[in-house]
Amino acid sequence: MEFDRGLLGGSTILMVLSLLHEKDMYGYEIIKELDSKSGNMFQFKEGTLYPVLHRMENLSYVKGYRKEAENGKERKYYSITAEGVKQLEAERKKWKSFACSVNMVIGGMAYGSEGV
Amino acid sequence: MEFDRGLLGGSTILMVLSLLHEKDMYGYEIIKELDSKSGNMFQFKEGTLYPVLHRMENLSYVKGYRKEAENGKERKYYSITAEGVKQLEAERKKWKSFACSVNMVIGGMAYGSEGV
DNA sequence: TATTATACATAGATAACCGAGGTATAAGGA
DNA sequence: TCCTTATACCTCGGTTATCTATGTATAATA
Repeated sequence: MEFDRGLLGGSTILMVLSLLHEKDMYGYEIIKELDSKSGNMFQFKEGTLYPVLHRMENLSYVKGYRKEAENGKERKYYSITAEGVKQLEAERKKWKSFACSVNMVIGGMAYGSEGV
Repeated sequence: MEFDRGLLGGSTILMVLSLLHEKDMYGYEIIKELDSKSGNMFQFKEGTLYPVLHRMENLSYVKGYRKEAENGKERKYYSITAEGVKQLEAERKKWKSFACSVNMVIGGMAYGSEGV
């Protein structure tokens, strides 16, 4: 991770939900996807992501299921739930509102205000 | 605080440095200023801000000094140091880069890319 | 053969923020 | 007068998030 631990906080679930909203994915795949989609900015450690996925499953945002891959190896896929979709929308709003507020304080442009 | 603890992480020092770059301020004043500048989004608790100021002083980003107010009460003002100004620039870049990366992952616009 | 990539998982350390509490003064209303 | 609110500083303990390190196992590659 290139950023301080701090900055990540709170945006992790938003990003994972975003990815799972597009298609079902397994843990390792999510890590790679976050890496590439962020322009190599977010290199999540496994020790970070797996506990997050378990937490999200406990919260009923996602549901995990085992599926065999072509190579015969079993992977644990996650799919977003209706609850998770609702949460995704809430987190997206929260993120926009947060980013907008930070920018107001530090004197950046009022990005995000259109969605708040 | 309206946001999850998580989201704040890492942006606190950036925002405080931003305010102190404009003028010297004391703790309580910073809390009020963050509140008003953010459109009442950031209501920092004293239990959050004071330790942050102490940490920043330890890191030599700011320097505290006591000054008497008109009413005779003594306040602890903080002024940003040269080190702090450098840090401010670094944190500003980091924030833009971070916000941009999150938006790329969640499919928002590429805000911040111009400054990265 | 050794290393790297894939793929899952947990335990302990570290750090950040918050809630709650403490101290003290001053102003304003009941 | 008393009580509440605002100002103004501070610390302790709890919760939570992330990282490091470690463990397991297989397959591909050097």
